[in-house]
Amino acid sequence: MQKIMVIEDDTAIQEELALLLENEGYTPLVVTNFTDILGQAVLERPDLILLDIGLPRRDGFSLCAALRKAVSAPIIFVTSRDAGVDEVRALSLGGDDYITKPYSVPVLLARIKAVLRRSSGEPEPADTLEAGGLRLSLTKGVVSANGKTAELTRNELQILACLMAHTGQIVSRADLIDALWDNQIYIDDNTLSVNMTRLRGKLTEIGLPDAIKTRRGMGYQL
Amino acid sequence: MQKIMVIEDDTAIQEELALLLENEGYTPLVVTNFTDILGQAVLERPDLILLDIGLPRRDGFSLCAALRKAVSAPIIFVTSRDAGVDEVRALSLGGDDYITKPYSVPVLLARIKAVLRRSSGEPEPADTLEAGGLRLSLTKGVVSANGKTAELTRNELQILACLMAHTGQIVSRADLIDALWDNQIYIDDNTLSVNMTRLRGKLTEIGLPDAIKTRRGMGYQL
DNA sequence: TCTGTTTCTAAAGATGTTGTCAAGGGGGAA
DNA sequence: TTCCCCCTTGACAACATCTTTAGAAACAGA
Repeated sequence: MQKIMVIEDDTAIQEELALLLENEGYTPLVVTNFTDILGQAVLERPDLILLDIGLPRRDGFSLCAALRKAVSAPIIFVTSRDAGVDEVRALSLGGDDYITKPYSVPVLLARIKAVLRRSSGEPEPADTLEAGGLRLSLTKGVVSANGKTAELTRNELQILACLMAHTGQIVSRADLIDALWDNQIYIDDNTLSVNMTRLRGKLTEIGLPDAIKTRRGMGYQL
Repeated sequence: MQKIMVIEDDTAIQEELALLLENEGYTPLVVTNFTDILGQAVLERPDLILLDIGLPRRDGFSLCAALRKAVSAPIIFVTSRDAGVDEVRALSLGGDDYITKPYSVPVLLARIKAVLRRSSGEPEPADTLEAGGLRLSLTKGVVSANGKTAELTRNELQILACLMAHTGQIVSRADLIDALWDNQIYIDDNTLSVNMTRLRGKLTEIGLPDAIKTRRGMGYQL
């Protein structure tokens, strides 16, 4: 059950929203004490915050900034149409969303659903490359394909990363050597071949025996 | 040639990045005067901005917001791993991307490429030649026509590239030999003929048997 | 220090590309 | 038509390039 924090000064709208959200299967969390919004937010750790920008006493924007720092929940801004929409949009660029009053109920619900899905969807591994049925996690040093995975050593990782960064294109041996041993000229050209063999071996283990093609005289290609 | 603006205070990294980007065919645009980043951005209209969040003097976040308003270029944030990754992610969700230091070069390049492709919208980079129903990808080393494709070897690729670069014109055998074996005088003239035959063979396979015309005593012509 | 892993060097083996050769084809000029 | 010369073509051998194996050296973790 996901908690949604409602920050809204009009009590009529408060209740309406609370009811609506509850009917939709969320747990509404209506803020009544506006002097310590932050504290409540930290305490309750809501999954989403519905923030009316036109609050009394406090500038909605600074509140927003503070909320962002305090909790990781996405924020949907509610604003009246005539307010500075551009600014709100700027604020909301962070994956959140905004909606102008008066809003229609289905739209609001759709927004909530979208934002929740986006944010709950796990953190999006920040450093993976994907290409041709291969997934390469650079931080973990692991390739996976067909459900199988294999651990790579440093060199193998670099080679594969380099190839995947230029998927489909021919990457010359020279480029690969540069990428691996930047400018160590006296590295035996053959060393690359050896590493290539090992990498291919691991790719074969996970079911992709011919993932890396060699283009004689030119280089390698995914 | 796409311009990439590099906003980074460490001069060592600056140079490294500049070199790297140049090698990849981009035009790096290193910012040295940090007091008027905005002005420079507006003036130069880069295609992409690489922004290190940990800048001196100015909060990276506010700078980002300002950049967003000033230019339409996508921004890739560079941040150290321990910084508030959540916030950066929030910032970058607007179609841009972020990357944590220390990053690997292939990853950075892949990100740049992805973001540029996404934002520019247009498809392939200019490493392809087209002429008379033929499409030749230099980086992939394949010709395609009528939906069929064929892989070329180094020599075949060179010949075809040379011809396509002068579509319709007559290219002398001497020119082709120069292009293939620069100044190796003692190459048998016949060798070119053989390679030509082989190239024609592959073109025939993809449905263009008479793509290359021979002009007796003068040379070849597409 | 020991142990296991990873990387490099060396050398032999495999393979595709390329150049050479030799045997035709077929324009084009007489 | 005839002949010559340029070009084409197929076969083949040579070569360069790549692969693979094995063992030594370097490295990292216990």
